[in-house]
Amino acid sequence: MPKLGAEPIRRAALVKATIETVGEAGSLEVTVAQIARRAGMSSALAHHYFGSKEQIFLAAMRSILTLYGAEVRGALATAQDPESRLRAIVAASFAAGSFRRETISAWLNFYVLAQTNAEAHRLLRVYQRRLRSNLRHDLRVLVGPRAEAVARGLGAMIDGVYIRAALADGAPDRRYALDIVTEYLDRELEGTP
Amino acid sequence: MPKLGAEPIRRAALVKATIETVGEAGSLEVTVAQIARRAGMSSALAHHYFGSKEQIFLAAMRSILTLYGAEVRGALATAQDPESRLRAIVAASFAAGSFRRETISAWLNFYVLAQTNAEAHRLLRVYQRRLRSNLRHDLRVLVGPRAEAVARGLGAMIDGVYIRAALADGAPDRRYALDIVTEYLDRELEGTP
DNA sequence: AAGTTTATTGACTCGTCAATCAACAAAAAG
DNA sequence: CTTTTTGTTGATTGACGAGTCAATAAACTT
Repeated sequence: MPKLGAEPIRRAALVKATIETVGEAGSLEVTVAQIARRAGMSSALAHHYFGSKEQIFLAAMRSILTLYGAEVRGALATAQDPESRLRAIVAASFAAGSFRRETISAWLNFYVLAQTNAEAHRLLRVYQRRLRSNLRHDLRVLVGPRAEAVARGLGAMIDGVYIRAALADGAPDRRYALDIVTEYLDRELEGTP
Repeated sequence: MPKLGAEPIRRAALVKATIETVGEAGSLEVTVAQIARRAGMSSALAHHYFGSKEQIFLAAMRSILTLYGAEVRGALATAQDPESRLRAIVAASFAAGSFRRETISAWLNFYVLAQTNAEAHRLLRVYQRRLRSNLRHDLRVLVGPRAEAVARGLGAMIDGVYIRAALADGAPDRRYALDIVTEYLDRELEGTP
């Protein structure tokens, strides 16, 4: 019973199901059939819309990065001064929308995918570059020549906290994660106007 | 032509080949046959000694963690005061023996494995706990009540730098990696006796 | 020398899964 | 109302890969 205009709905459902399935399995070794079933359709339809499993993964990854990007942009919208912008960026990394169990696990797996897949690699690079550029921009005002180093450190620490959260048992603790990074940031901003 | 006492040699060869194969492929989706071929034997023999692919991976992971542990212990041997001990631990994380392309990539993949596999999970937890305990021990003397937070931060940052190195193109840059973490450590130790 | 243990592999089984295809259905276009 | 477009799936194909097994052979034991 074909309702027209199904494509975007089906695609979105598949992307959502992919993140959930990969997140739950904690691995990219999930079958298209599993994903499709979770999204309420046959595996043939999944192939019909995405062409290949690889493309499904990439779409899911894009979705995660897009969500994250939106989260950052949203947080930056209300911040005025460099320091609150900086804190907003960091906080956005651990926002409720992104810092969920399946998303974190999927994120880690996409990191692995980026080792093999050129497009995944590219996407991750864009994310890293943008994050670092954002951080550096505000850090320059606050810590001058140290900006570059601190931006790198913050970026690395955020990633580190993420993958550690993937391994923690129980629901991921946003406050805890944020505290670790904030402690670092506080220390770096100490004694700065 | 069975030379007796082959078992430990074969096992070691398989472990080495596993790390190389996983590292090169950037994925756990490698076949036992690939690993075995690289180790110069048939896949049947690999199964004979390890029983399953899973066990091969776990042995490889143990090997990586053991090497890392040795590296830390070695570095600690010559350090006397808390600060140099601390720096030794951090430096050991990026020592030439561990901070190699395939090892880093394998490490990242084992991180993923730990999501699925209980034993891998356990191994990683032991590593994390020991690292944090080591760091905390020396940090207590230097930064007092801040020790816990800084230990967490350092641990997270080390992991973060690692996975980023897995994605960097070209040979992993030890100096660069170490600088990022050292900058953080310096800052935390600033103004401390 | 006969028997046992250790080393080793080619061939095979059995399951899984990505991808394709043929066919069917409903809506839209003409 | 017939043709085309869009949606949808069950069934099938073809490949691949983990794990098993039977067989072979060298060393070691008694």
